[in-house]
Amino acid sequence: MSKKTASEEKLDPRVKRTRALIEQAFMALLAEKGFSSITVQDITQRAEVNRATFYAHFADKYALLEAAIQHAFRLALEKRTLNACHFSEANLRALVVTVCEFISQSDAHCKTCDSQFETLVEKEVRRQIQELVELWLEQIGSEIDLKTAATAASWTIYGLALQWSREKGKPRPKAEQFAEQILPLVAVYFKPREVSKTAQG
Amino acid sequence: MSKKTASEEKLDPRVKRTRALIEQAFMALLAEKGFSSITVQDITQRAEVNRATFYAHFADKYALLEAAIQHAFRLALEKRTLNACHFSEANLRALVVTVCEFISQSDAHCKTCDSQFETLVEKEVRRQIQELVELWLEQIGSEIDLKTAATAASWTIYGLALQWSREKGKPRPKAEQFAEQILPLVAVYFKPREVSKTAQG
DNA sequence: TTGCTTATACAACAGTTGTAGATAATGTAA
DNA sequence: TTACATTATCTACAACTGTTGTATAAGCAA
Repeated sequence: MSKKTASEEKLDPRVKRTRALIEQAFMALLAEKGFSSITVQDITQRAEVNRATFYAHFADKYALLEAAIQHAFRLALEKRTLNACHFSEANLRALVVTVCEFISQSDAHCKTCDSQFETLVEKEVRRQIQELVELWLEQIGSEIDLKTAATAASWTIYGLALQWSREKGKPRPKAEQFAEQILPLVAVYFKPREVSKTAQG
Repeated sequence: MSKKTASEEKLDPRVKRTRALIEQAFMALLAEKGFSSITVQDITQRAEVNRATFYAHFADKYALLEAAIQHAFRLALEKRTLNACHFSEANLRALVVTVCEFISQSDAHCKTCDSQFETLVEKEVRRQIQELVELWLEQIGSEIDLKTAATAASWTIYGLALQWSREKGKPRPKAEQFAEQILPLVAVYFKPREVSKTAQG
């Protein structure tokens, strides 16, 4: 328990402070206006940090958003103890629910979700989904090529979750119900080596 | 036959000229350097067009890229007569091949494919895949919810094609072979209402 | 042709960006 | 404490952005 996450390793307290200030200011701004209309100036001004200092920590505002999303989604996974666990149908359901809720919370938290914002969310979240799915598949050994299965599964999960989060007309089902519905579409990729015919349907 | 594509409708010849100049200059620049290091100045300078004129046609360089990709991928689809056609396994294979080749040509054509570039390619190409898949599914009537099937199919196709285009280590199979391999993973979404067992393999 | 409309060129503007160099403040270890 | 290393601040800079107003040129219709 002595070693925290890599991102929490012993750091100069000034660095921790500065980053925290920047991230806080950034989050606050996201709640007020769209990502593309947020400038580095806005951020550093609200964070009460010099603008040059910002660039000592992040290449640009896109890097900041990426880091923020990475951190936030990791937390979302940990909330359901999906960080480093084994595969099970329950965990797969939990993963889908996590992604659904993360996307809709992102939308809710941000005043104007521009496409740049959504795009970066997608990229980072899908990356983490794939990472986890690969881990699962390594453990159970997949019927088809591992990389292929992981790719197909992660893209399908993210795509469907995104579609769910955008259903406006009809009142959409709860995330749990939705996960249950699409489970058969995703579970295909987690069949271990034994061929079990089509007796399951 | 009198009506051309919407994008080719009778337009002021000055507009057509200007847009063509801009797009040409842009393509030439893409072959030389990465998208993010291309400035609007670069483009207008090479196109011999005033910078203010650029903004009369595109909101920013991202809008230009989006338009260019949209145009290019539409052409790629037309090349295999996949624009407005019915569903068949052969067409599905052709679609996968088209996507594979489009992605790898994008990579080849561009000096440095930054993530912004790849991201915009992904967004636009996937959108068009989904559009086509929805058309197909409307015709044959899908087993599961149409939107859901179209989403899952389009995301899976793009994800797998992208993965294929990035295989570096081992010499990757031809696009046609690859399409054949992954066909069963995608064809699932195109089963019409009748359940035909697994007698087809 | 004439007259009207629309597109482009040009120049100037305030605001943002990313970087660099010098200085001050802070953390750390002896 | 002192001495050293790291970090943050401050200032200035050239470049790019997106917009505006005006003048010129090109298209088009009578």
